[in-house]
Amino acid sequence: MKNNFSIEKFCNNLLSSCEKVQEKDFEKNEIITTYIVNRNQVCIVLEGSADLMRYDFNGNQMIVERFNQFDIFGEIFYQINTNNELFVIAKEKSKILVFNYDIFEKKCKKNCKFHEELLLGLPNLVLSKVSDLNLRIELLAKKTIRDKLISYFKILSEKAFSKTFTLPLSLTDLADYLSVDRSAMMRELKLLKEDGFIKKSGDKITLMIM
Amino acid sequence: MKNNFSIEKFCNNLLSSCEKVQEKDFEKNEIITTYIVNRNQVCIVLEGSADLMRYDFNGNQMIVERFNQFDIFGEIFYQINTNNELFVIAKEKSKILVFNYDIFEKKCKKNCKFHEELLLGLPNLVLSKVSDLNLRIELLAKKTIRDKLISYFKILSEKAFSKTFTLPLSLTDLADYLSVDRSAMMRELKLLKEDGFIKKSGDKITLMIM
DNA sequence: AAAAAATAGTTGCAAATGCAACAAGAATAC
DNA sequence: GTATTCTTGTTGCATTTGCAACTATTTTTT
Repeated sequence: MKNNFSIEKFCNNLLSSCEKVQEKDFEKNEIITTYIVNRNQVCIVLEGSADLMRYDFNGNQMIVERFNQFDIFGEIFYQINTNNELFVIAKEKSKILVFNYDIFEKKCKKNCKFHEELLLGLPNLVLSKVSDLNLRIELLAKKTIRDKLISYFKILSEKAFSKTFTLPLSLTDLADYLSVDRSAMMRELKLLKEDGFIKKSGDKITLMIM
Repeated sequence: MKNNFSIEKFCNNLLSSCEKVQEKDFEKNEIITTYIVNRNQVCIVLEGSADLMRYDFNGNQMIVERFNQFDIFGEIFYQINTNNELFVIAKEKSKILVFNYDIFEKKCKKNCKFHEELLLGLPNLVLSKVSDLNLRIELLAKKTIRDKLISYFKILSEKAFSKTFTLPLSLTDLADYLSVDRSAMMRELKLLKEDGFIKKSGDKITLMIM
């Protein structure tokens, strides 16, 4: 992280109470929220993880986005008025911080310190979200599966300060993240190994180029 | 827009002066900024437009992102440490608002009203940026060119409250935005017309489905 | 401990796409 | 007003990809 801001520390400080902020627990597969325009709801994952799911007119469901610890989400970030139903489902037992975006405009009655900290810390949470989105766009924009994989591996390698790194996703999830067919991605991974671009054992990958 | 916040009004109010904020003019093809980690620079397009360009190791250049009026940008939104050179170039004569992200933490000496307004309005600017990014991800994640086009057209149609709408981009730019080959996209557009999904004359398109 | 679910790995084949290389018209620059 | 650049439009062909349909292995549930 560029600015010396700790999301973890920030979220831990949030546990004090403010009348405008709720902390809610969800069981696996419980619906956390639905994305309906004009509710201005903002959520932060304190513990667990969740998927933003779409159900389209044909009844097909797909994962639009995945939220892990300290990720921020809510329909306020997703002003895309398609007629599809969108909702967020807990992937596991999860703890979610929920508040309304009007928290920015209105002070709470108590004018509490927690409220103030939230306002100060939130921009950083959002910034790192923007960074993540830009990264994904960068990858999705690559024309071939090979380019997507290599670009992604380069970034993981640079984050780890090492040619060797651990995949943070299962291969199934990685294919979803890059929006490619899983079997086609497996094929490309095999070719990358055969061509000597990478070495792979389990979820450990070593980049053999640049 | 969901929350009744006017980006235009906000940006017009910014023209008053704050010691921490600069308003700069650029000629066409001038470099507005380079993306170097740890500078925490934030920019807002007041007039004109700009492209975020990447030059990779092979010397190839590509447009990563395009910024139009009231778009916000800066390396703070782009924490992707590849070794490529990234910079923002004015597409035309442009006026750009430039300030440092530490504006959030430090008050300016004068404690000026403008500074305060900036802090209040900025989150909204960033939110609409996040929405735009999510929209683009949504489109890029579609597997076929046909799906990308139809999804995009549906959104334009809903924005316009009409089956008929005007393309806000040239077809060349649209192909870039969707990250597909232009000629392949033209082919698909023709097929969509032939299959009766759309009608098109000039930059006016009519959606014939749902 | 057995059953069920999730993940990883593989392959053939048809369909979709990128690429290259054009031509024509529109817009812009000089 | 001519030249130049940009945008639209088109086509053949090779490559890439998605899809379907499997098997094997690992993990989770009961």
